Amino acid sequence: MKKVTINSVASYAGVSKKTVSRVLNNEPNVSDATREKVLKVFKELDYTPNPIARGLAQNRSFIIGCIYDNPSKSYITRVQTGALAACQENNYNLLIHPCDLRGEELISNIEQLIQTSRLDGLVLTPPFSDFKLLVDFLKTKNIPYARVASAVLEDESISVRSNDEQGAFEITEHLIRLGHKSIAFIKGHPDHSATEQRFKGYLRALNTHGVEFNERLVEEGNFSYHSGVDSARSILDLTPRPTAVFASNDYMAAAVLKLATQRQLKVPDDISIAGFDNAPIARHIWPGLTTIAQPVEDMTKQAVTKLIEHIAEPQEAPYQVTLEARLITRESTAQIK
Amino acid sequence: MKKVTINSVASYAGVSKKTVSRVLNNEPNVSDATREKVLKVFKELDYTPNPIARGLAQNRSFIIGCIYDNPSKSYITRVQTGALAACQENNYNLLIHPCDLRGEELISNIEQLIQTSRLDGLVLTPPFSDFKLLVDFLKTKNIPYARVASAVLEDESISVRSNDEQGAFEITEHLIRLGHKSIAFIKGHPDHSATEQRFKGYLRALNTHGVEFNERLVEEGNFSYHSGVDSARSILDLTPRPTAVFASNDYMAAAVLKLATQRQLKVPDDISIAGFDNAPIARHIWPGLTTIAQPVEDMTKQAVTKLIEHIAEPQEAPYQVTLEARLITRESTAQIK
DNA sequence: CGACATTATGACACCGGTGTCAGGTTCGGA
DNA sequence: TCCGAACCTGACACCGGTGTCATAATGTCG
Repeated sequence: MKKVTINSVASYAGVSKKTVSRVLNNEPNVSDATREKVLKVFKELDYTPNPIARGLAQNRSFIIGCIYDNPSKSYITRVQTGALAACQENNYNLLIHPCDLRGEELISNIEQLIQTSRLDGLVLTPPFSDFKLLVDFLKTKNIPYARVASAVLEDESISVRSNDEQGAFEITEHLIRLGHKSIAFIKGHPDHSATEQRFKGYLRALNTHGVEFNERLVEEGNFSYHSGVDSARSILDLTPRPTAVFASNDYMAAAVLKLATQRQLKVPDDISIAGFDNAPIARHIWPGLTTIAQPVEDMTKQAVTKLIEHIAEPQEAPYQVTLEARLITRESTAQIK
Repeated sequence: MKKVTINSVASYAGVSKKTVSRVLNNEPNVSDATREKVLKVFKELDYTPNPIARGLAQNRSFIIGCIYDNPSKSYITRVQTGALAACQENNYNLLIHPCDLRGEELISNIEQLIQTSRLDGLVLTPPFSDFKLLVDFLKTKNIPYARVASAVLEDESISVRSNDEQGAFEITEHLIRLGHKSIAFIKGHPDHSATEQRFKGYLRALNTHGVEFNERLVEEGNFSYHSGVDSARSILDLTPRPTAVFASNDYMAAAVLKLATQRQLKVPDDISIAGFDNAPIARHIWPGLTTIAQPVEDMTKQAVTKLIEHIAEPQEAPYQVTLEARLITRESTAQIK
């Protein structure tokens, strides 16, 4: 397998390598005849430009980094799927980088990542999307970035989110319409901006429908299955027991379901349970969880696409989009008896 | 932020850039004094070598590709974790590439991936690990690769696996010791070599303990939750109903559990259920699934580490390792009544 | 038809490293 | 003390592309 370089193409086609380069990049000022000729040679020799050489010349790596610190494998996978789709369309590579939000070294860790891998841009996924320290750092260093599923909208960056507050509102409303008036709520991880948004949606729904808010029905979770177990215990021990539980994500909701089942409670007859995210587990357990589906792949793909555009030609205008979330009703919620 | 290149370091340290390069690569034939001097300048200027330039000069990309076509997000994530660990230790990047085993274009898709991204090597994860067509292609093209969790051991490549057959043996034996004699089995995806291995382990356990094999107790699944539901239906409809079900992975086991619960069967009192893989769902449902834990991260990390070593200096000797799997007993299996 | 603008093309340096090789220095042994 | 071997070091080409600029070819308009 002999190597085919721009030089071989050039000499084979009888033009200079600069001209080949022009054809490669769809630059103007190449006559149609020449362009045709070079394109034909591309095919004949099965030429693929070397992205490394191109990167060196243009001082780019064609690599986008994606950082995350998220316990949900399915969420991560969905993020990756969306990001990969955008990268492949634009001949970029995706470098995944799990890391620890709480780590002492986070910023320097990220800095090193960018330095050593020469990233062209960074995608921030929750909980980094709203991590001010990091965002400010990137801004200072002038490193292009896009934020996925952030809650706090700023003015100057690329950000694609879904409407968590509205989703939480709808699912709470769904429970209220089923006759529930005592709806427990399990909060998510305090570092995630979604946590606050979902809580807000819950409150707004109560408010809108004139259901009294009861502080004792709110538990602090952290999105992990384990925290869901703890919260579930507190909630199921309450007297009177709430007739419904809305957990801020499906893992915690699954934990509530598990504990309830262990205690011989029938779901949804004795208690309704709702989650958030539409993780695979939501339909892998019985009864299936009523939950909120977010367009994670879409969000990420849009964010990365815009990021790459921005890298190609920096744009002043911010790009801020909010996609809608969707209520999915399954068997875990039912009319109160 | 001024750019620090090898040239700045060289002139600042008063040596040639070749000498700087020598220090960078820990080459011999540099006096201690010079080495010290250069290393000090590295620190002072905060120099990071440009991997792209290095790649161009050495005709390498320092990128390892990882291909997969696997429905289990948690498995993929674990593979990534292991692969990333190995890459980071060796200053490599990991390029993830989900793709379709059955796709018409698979081979040319992979070829293009390698061409365009200039991969230095490829990690094959199930079901690609034993996909002869692809392995042969890589061998022909002389592209370094490592196989994770393959069943068919060959002589000439890097391969790290875990003992699926033994794991299946142990979990079946566990059921037999609990008094079960009618143990249904759900097979995995026919393209995965693990499918056959797990079935073999099941058979060997029956055989060893003198339990008669009954063909009617075996269902064809494909590792997906959905296929588990179908198989579960057939199994639960049998008369007499088996007293235990061993599904080839946890998703299918969860499906059996779901269907059994829907039918008012008590698990494990009425029927025991066992899975394989120790996926998160195994402990997120109630009752928790008895299953087999494999060292996925370890396997992958070892495979990638060896692959990178092999790329640095091609070795004749193959590297074949089998790690042990571990039985984890949870609440879904119990003594027969 | 001549002056000038526009388009097409190539020569050459450059991106930031590494490989090759030649020349100078130091060291060990006779 | 002299000589060859081993050790250091730097000059320079090279990896495979892109950017700059000069120049040649073509087109436009008065």
